[in-house]
Amino acid sequence: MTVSTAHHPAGGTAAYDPQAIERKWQARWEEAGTNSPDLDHPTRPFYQLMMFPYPSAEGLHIGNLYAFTGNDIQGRFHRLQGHTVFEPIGFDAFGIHSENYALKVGVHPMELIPRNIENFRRQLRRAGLMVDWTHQLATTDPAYYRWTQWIFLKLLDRGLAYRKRGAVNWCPECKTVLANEQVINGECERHRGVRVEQRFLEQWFFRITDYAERLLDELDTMDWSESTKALQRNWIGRSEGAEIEFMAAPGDVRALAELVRQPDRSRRVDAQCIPVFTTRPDTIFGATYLVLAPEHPLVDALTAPEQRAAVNAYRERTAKRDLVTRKVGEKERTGVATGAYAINPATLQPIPVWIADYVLMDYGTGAIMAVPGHDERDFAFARAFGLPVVRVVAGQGDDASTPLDAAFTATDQVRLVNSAEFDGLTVPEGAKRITTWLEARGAGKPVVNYRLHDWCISRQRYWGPPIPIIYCDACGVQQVPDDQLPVVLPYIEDFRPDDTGVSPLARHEEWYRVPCPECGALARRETDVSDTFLDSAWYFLRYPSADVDDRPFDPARTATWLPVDSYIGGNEHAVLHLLYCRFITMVLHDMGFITFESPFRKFRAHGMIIRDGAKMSKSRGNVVNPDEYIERWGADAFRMYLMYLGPYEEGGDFRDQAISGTRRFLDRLWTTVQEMTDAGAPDPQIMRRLHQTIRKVGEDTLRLSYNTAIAAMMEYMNALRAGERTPHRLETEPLIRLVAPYAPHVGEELWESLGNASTVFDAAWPSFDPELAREEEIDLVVQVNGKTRGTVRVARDVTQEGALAAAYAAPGIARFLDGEPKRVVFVPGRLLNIVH
RNA sequence: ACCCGGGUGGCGAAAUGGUAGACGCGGGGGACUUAAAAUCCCCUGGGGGCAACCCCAUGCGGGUUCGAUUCCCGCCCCGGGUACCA
Repeated sequence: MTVSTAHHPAGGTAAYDPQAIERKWQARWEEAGTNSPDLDHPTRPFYQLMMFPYPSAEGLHIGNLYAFTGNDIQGRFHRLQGHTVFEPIGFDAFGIHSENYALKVGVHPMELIPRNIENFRRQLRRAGLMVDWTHQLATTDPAYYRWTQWIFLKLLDRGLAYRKRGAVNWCPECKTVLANEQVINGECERHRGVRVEQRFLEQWFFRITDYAERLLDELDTMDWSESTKALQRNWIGRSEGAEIEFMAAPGDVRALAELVRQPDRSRRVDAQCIPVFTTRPDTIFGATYLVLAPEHPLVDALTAPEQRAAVNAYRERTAKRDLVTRKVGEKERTGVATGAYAINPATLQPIPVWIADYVLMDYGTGAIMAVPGHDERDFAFARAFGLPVVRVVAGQGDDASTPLDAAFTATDQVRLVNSAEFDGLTVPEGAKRITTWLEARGAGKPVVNYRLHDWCISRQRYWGPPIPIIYCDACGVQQVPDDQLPVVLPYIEDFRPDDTGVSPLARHEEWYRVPCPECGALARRETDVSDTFLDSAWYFLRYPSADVDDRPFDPARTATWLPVDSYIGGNEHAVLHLLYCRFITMVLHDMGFITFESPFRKFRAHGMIIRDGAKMSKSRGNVVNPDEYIERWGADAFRMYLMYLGPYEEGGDFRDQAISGTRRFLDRLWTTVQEMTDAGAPDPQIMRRLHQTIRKVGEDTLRLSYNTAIAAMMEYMNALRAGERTPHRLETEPLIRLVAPYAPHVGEELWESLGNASTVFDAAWPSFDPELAREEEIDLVVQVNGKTRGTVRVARDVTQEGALAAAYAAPGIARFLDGEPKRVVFVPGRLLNIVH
């Protein structure tokens, strides 16, 4: 019996029409609330989080869709596995991206953003995501940023937010301060080619460096992509070494040398203590000069009168240079002697103190001990200025007197020389013993240094949540009281930033003039807004409580749904967003607001998608517009193709033609379900393949190997359609549920056509029966001297003897066999190798 | 320079110690058709042979192993990240 008309709800043998069924199911899901789980009564809750997009005017990018589809498959798959799945989405709508676009087209962001969000929603619906639209959020919503402001105040309470005047990165194009993370090679990440300048502004910072060690250590136990963890490790940049103190004074230092040798508190010498950080305390006997960053606070005090003019000129010159050329420009060595000398605490010899721009104020202590013999930069500097080079490390074949014509930086299979009692030690031993020795003399201590800087969250822009602070002349820095939150961002016409270094809000006295919450006197609001990355550092906490007004996250909801079970996103957020999420989560944990320290149980980074071998970009004109493809091929075929074009965690190359492959597969599935029969019995061989396929698709989907899962389904389809037979219902029906996470509309439609009333995603994932999947006979590979010569058909559990007999009986193999084998390698169920 | 990835047919890729190239795209041939599209079937890494078959082949050079795309050592190239970090 052919059951096509009975099975197809439209009646007859209608062809697969993606547009019609996709519309139908998208509407049905919304009417029925299919994708809105009961958050208060879940069974086996599973929180699938995708990185919320910023709603650009261009609409959904293919990269967004690639990310979301991979998330959605994971969410839908878990639902089929019996979990209650929460898959929310929102909009990261504050920030410079949106604001700059608003400036460009001359539309106010308060009008533009809602429009963009509407367009995104439309596109997201078309993509067939299992998104719970009843818990969406937008960071621009006062009901959301009220709590962003609340988090700022909590950090302030905790002593983790502070104000500091300091050198900051200023993008002349954005006209705002950038975090170090937003500076790429000294250029603005949004304005490549625009050099970031150094400016001095009063800014709010978060003390993320207090958490550097915990943030680093926790990585070892986290189930995250290794690539992401490596990026974070690099970014945190832990270095072990020592801080060593050098006593220094301008001019003659013989008295100082005496003092260092014989500490005597009764004698007064006008000296300064310069701490330096080094990862190579073992080389201290080779430290022949010191270098301070030109901005170092001790430079003034140390400069000798005769060097004052030269030092000032150099400092001015450096200050004028932007951080770009300073950091990544020509590595030309420049510097000026201060005229001061310091005492090397190991050799007790005076060494000159220089300033040079190759030493950076914002790393370590802003001062280094230069060891030209064993550091390339120091060597180049010593060469340029005729400073002495001393060898204190010798490799094999060298001794203490072997001359150095370049810095010798090897640390393996070397020993210390010219280092008094430490001669002959290895580098690690020497470092340890010299540090202890210095420590005993009060001149040093072991230190761990981090590259991570505190997080500057101030932005001199309009389009962000105002920082909830009021400055009062009498009372100082005041928090905006809780009952006055949110501090609503006012609608202002002139939101264009200017060059003054203050936010456009600072032009609106009617807004910033407020009474002091403490004394009631006229005071002034903070006019800077906070960094977008603060908005996104806690959004995952908000989703389950998006319908709760009086608190940022409901305790019961949070206990049920968090931490996030699965988070999938791009590695472009490895060091900003993902690190800040971890930091904020740790702080909220430490303050007792939540019970977990780590926000995401599992994070996986997906790869990048390129097109025809090149990066997609507007300037190349090779950007894929998802709408066109969905229109032409259907969302299901498009989703499947995106997942099929390469390993999900590596990304892939998008080529237009290849979509036809996944579309053809869905067409074949469609007709197969229409043609399948209940008559007779299923084919045992096909059923064996089916169970193998169920296992593979389940395993591959779980480990994000979507491309091979799809290939397995295609293989099964090929087996099912081979020959003249009509596929049996029992051979076909489970395939619908395997396909459903990938092609949800087709999955629903075919599932309904079988007479099912409820969504396929509430059906169970087909069970895999290992007994049914097991092959009784296998093709055992036979090699002779390691070369494959054929296969023999044998029982699955054949013995070595049985396999050998079969091999000798097979003429194609036996002709390579010559006499008694020297050795036989038998891998049961796999292969037989006969070695002569 | 350092830290991650990666290098396999015409193309996207599969196989993480056991028949290299599954699956898909493209290409070639055939069936159906008045024709085209769609669909279905066969072929498709290179070389040799009438053929059964044989040889070569996973960036390059070594090594381990009965057996290496897979593991080890040394290079080359491409992508991403960081970059005067002491």
